[in-house]
Amino acid sequence: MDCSSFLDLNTNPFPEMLPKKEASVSASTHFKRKWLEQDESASELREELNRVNSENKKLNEMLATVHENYCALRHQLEKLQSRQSPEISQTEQPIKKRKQDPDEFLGFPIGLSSGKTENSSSNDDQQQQYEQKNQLISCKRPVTDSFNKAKVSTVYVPTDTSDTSLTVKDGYQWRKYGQKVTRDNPSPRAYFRCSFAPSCPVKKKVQRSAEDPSLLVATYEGTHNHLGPNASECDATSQGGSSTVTLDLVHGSHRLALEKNERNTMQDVLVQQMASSLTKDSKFTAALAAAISGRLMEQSRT
DNA sequence: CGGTTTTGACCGGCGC
DNA sequence: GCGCCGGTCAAAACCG
Repeated sequence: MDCSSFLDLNTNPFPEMLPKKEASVSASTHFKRKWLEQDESASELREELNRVNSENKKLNEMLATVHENYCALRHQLEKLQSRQSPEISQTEQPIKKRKQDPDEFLGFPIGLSSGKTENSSSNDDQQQQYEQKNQLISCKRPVTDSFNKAKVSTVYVPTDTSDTSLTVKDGYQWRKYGQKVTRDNPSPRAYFRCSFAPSCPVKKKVQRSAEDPSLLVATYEGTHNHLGPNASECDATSQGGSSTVTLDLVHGSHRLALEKNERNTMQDVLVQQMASSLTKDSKFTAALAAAISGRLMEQSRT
């Protein structure tokens, strides 16, 4: 799990609403009364802030626990896979090496990936560790500039094996322009272009993994040159709760990276406000914890 | 009726 | 040069 996706929930979105302790007390009674009223509301706000902070603490603890469990499961998975890897590496050797996607697998890890906020720099190490741990699922290769014209990323999405639609719901709108059965994989590969094409150059290839048919491998090429997907739209088209979480988080990270430069202070304030209001809702914190743990359990099974 | 999907044909790169 | 293969095109079918 990537702890860097934590929001700084302690940040007060309304700094101007905090009581100013150093404010001078006027001699006039009118002002004193006003000050008392302000002090009252300030203490209420302080209580509220404490409550939110403690909820934030609890939430972070829950996430830490989930993270620990996840790491343990990941470790077990790696052990199991390392036992099988000699066979796999032999059978995986392509008969004929062709020039193919030099920077394929330049993916971001599945699940709670690099959806960084400004306050997450201290978690870079964890991010790196996480990415190393995920090399078996989503690998990174050193990128050479010559191949980096179009950014390529690979996303692995768990799906029902009975689902033959080859659709990966990531919130963006895609137009299918081809389908091909490839040599190294019995299941067909579908080719998609962003619906905003030709103005948006992004392409996507989706194919069921040959090794694990329960996984869909989506390869994205290029970056969207328009605003990201509509979140509500994404929810509306999603099939299941778990997959919604997966895709929102996976692609959301990509999206965040894309839009990072466009963000301004106003948006930051809005984000903090939303975070603040969300953490007030205990149902939300419980649902978030359930979604994350469910997602991790699902990942550990694959 | 406009947008999307399907699917066979075509193209270009690569290895022999 | 030829064949293989992945990627793309484009006409027809489909759908809301």
